[in-house]
Amino acid sequence: MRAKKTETAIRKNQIIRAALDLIGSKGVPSLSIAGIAEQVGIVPSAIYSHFNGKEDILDEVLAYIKNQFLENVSQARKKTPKALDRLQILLTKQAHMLNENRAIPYVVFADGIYTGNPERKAKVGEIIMTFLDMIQKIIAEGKQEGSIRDDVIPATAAIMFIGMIMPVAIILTLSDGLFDINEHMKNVWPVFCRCIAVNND
Amino acid sequence: MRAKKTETAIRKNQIIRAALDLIGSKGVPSLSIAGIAEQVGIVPSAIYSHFNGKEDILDEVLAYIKNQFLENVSQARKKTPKALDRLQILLTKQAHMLNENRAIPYVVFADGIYTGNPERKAKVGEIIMTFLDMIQKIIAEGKQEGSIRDDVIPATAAIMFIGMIMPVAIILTLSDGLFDINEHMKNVWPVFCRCIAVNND
DNA sequence: TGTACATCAGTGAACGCGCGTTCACTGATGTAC
DNA sequence: TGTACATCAGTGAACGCGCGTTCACTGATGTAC
Repeated sequence: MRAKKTETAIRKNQIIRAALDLIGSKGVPSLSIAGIAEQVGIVPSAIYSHFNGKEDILDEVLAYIKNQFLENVSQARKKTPKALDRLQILLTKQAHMLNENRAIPYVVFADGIYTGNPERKAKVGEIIMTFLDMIQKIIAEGKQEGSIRDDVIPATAAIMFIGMIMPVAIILTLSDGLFDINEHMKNVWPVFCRCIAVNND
Repeated sequence: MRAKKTETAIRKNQIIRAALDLIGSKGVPSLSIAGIAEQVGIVPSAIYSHFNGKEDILDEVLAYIKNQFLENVSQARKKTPKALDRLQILLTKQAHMLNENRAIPYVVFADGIYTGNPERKAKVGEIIMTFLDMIQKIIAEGKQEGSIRDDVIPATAAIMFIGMIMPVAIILTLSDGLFDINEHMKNVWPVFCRCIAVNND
């Protein structure tokens, strides 16, 4: 049966979503043009009416995820002016994002998406570094604000912050989603807070 | 030129080492039988005199890394009876291991090694879970010992501990080894300690 | 209102490449007599 | 000491499969007149 002719803007979205779905369930290496096409309901070669090729699709998948990261940070900033609250909101948002979109750890922490493509590897690196940078900035602001200890090194604390999220992403992936990420986030936050917050016992 | 005939025990080691080298420099997906053979100095088909196939090699690579992890824990335990010291030693050992062996993040945190192989995925999961478990045990002992706070949840703290290592592994990989891992470890440790140690200011 | 044409996403067959794997054969080394 | 044979890692050609990509063609939809 012939698929209904659909405009490129819509198909592109469908293709990216299908790619994210497939990556989320089986990982980047098993992502194939044929698989995407099947999920979208068209024939593999029809993909080429919308993308130049697989690399092109992977680039857009990456861009999509980058966008999600940036969006989370800017929303956290908007919601409150306090550094510690911003961090907690960001943590919650990232956790939520991992729950919704299982493709993310595969794309960001795995090599499948960039092996043999140094340019894309640089792009993944840039995403992480930008994210780290934004967290550092919030922490530095917290120090000025007086809510975060003077002796905290922003770069170190930012990596620790990511350290609350990253292992959980991997464990979630390896346990096929059985791990309760929200529960863990509830537990780590006060501990992390104790590391960096000014003592207010 | 014909390669010198070499007994299987030695060749097996050479092949595993070559695989680790190649994974460390280019990632799991670009690991090929041909690449391994070239590095060892034999012809691709000669690999089959020593292994049943690629899957077989990957299994042994994984076993090797699992062994490294367990070794680090048991050495840390041997060196000192104090929980906090054990954790610090373990942290240092893990950092050192990452510096020496760049293949590890690719194997443990990436999907390349287990996609399309649920059995191996379970094996990777088991390695992480076992490691987590051992850290939990040290932390629980620290609570009994009185050096770690009563309100610390071992499972949560163990994930945080891994959180000191994992992001660094990824950053190291993405920055092509430019990140100073030892420097970071020096900085995080006191912060982590403040989270979990009984207050002795 | 109806007809002719342009547009462009979709189709299916075919191609080519990389790569893991097989297999008959080679030849160096060690052992038995 | 020398000869015949067994062993087994190494060789090279060939195979087959998966998969991304190409390309001539199709056919539904929209537009111009």
